[in-house]
Amino acid sequence: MTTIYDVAKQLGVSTATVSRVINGTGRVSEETRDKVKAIIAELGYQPNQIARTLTTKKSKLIGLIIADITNPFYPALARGVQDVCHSAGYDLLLCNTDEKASQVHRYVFNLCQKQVDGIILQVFAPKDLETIEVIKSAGIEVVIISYINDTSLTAIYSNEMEGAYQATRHLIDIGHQRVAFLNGPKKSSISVNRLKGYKKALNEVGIKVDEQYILYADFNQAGGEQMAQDILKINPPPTAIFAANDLIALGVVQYFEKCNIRIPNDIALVGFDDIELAHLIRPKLTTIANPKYELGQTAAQQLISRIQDPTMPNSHIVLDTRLVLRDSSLVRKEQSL
Amino acid sequence: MTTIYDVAKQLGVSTATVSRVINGTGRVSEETRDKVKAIIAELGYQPNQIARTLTTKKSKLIGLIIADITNPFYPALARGVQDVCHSAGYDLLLCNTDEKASQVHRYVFNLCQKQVDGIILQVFAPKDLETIEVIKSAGIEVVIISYINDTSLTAIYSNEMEGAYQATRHLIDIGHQRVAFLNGPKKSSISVNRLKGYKKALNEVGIKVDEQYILYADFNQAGGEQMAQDILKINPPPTAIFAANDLIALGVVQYFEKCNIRIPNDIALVGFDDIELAHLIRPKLTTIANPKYELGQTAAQQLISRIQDPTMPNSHIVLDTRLVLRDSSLVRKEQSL
DNA sequence: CTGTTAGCGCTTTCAC
DNA sequence: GTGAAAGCGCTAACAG
Repeated sequence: MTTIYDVAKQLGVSTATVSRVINGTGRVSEETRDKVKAIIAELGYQPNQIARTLTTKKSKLIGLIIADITNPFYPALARGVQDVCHSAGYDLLLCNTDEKASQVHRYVFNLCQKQVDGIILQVFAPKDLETIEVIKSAGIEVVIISYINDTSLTAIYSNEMEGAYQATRHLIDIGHQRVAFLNGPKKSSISVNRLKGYKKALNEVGIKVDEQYILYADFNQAGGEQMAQDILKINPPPTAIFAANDLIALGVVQYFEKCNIRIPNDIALVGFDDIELAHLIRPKLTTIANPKYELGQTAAQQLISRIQDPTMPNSHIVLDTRLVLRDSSLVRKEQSL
Repeated sequence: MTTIYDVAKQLGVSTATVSRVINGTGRVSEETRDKVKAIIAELGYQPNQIARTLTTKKSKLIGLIIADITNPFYPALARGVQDVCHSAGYDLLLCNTDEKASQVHRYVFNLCQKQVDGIILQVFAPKDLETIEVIKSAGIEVVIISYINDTSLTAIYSNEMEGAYQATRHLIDIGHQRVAFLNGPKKSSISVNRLKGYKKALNEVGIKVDEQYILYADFNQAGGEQMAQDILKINPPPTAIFAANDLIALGVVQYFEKCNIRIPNDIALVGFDDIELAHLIRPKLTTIANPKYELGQTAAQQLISRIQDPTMPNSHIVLDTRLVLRDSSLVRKEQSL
């Protein structure tokens, strides 16, 4: 491996001079600068980032801790993070936790040892907040990508409540009175916020919230199938379903297909997230667009700003959702239910 | 930040002793060992991996260079890599190149500076091979996840040719004589190998290869739509289509839907990769299962083995594909075409 | 404008 | 079984 010492020796200058031209710091005569550059090119010398990090305390590394890159929600988010990081000269360490607190801990620990400059953390459980202390006390910047009730932290999230409101309100507006809500896990903060939006819409138009119509399961296809099955047992059954995410909606679609229940004719359906498959399944899914890529981008921007200026005030940035009308929710006109 | 020196001082021992207990190297009396461990826990000391790397030359970092995590093929692969890496104590640096040679170069350079222990590289263009030299001369291990005609490198890939053969042969077996092949970019090695399998199947049963039926475009939905449109202009049109990947097949499905061409009744369709959406779109897509997760796993295993023992002989590992029968290719019995 | 020097935090001979 | 000390490759005062 060729070191800074090699190029210095080759030219009879000091390593300090070479370091200066590499970093563009301090004054170096144009002449020496050119010579140094030439030798660097000739030797194919690349500065050792590790050594650099040891002295400067800047690793140019950012950790991204998410649930599972295999979940269709995350690739776009990760890409948003990556694009911003990369153009700012940072590299991305990817960590999949499967929402396990123990994994979150482990990764956080690991990233701290690796001296990352910052961490973008998706928090799932209140327990994850402890790890935030670990991060902060290691002097590492952190940005949360989940709703969090703590203004001493920078957090980026989409307007879950508003999105859920839009979805529910849409179903009501097209004539539905009995709207079920197939939610994610009860303790998830995402579930909590989406539930709020659902209730808000119902309250607004004076429909009483019927707890029978609110089910909980995992945020995936299996959860959706399970709840689809269960909701049919309620009497009277709902005429519309708001699924807390597209994967749950997908499960509903798959289960109803088996039962020959037609969407939207028999039951209307709205999802949440607008992942790729929402417009690929049949019927095309009406859903709430969740700005995944922008979430990643914004989180990365905030984090990098904080790395560059740690005194920056913390902020919460809320990104807007949007109703995307497709075929799974047909307009019912003047129809008695 | 608390350093190894702090814990040494706290106990009145030398840093060497502390280092020994952390790494489990050399002899340390059980008594000191316990005391050291206690102090470490008390101080919440974490070894600085950067400093460690500088002395040991082992960063415990692995770079993964792929086209685009947003392409549904990659998340599973990345997960396979990540799972193996993580359980072996390595962290993953994710790089998206969008198949641009310049990006490949840039990332390789970057990863070398960051002193990664190894790189898993997807090569697209022959030009990318130059970067392999850069990696090797930096003393970094590399494993390729693409077919490559060079036994001096370790490469992992699926049996593209066999998969394409299975797909084409299946279409022929169910009664089709005019099978079109909607391929990816002409110069891509994936395209080349899938084309070989297509031709092999045709040749085997004595069907003449008709170049009219072979089209090229990008490996995505837009490419599929374009080629679907073009293939319809051929006279006589094919009775079956083999799409070089599922995204192309998806484009075909979408375009045919617009034209009211029924799959498989009017034209049968087989894809390649078996990404998630293959069984979600309608008709469900018959396709070739490509072991994405295993590809990632195997690549990571090989890479880590090589990192641990660089003298290990290079090998090419070929993973099998498998035909997955679904609805887009219906069996035609004893039918004249 | 350029060189000298002291670390950054850790591992690793080499002594004792 | 333990410590002293060198050094990994680089940057950043501090001199000159």
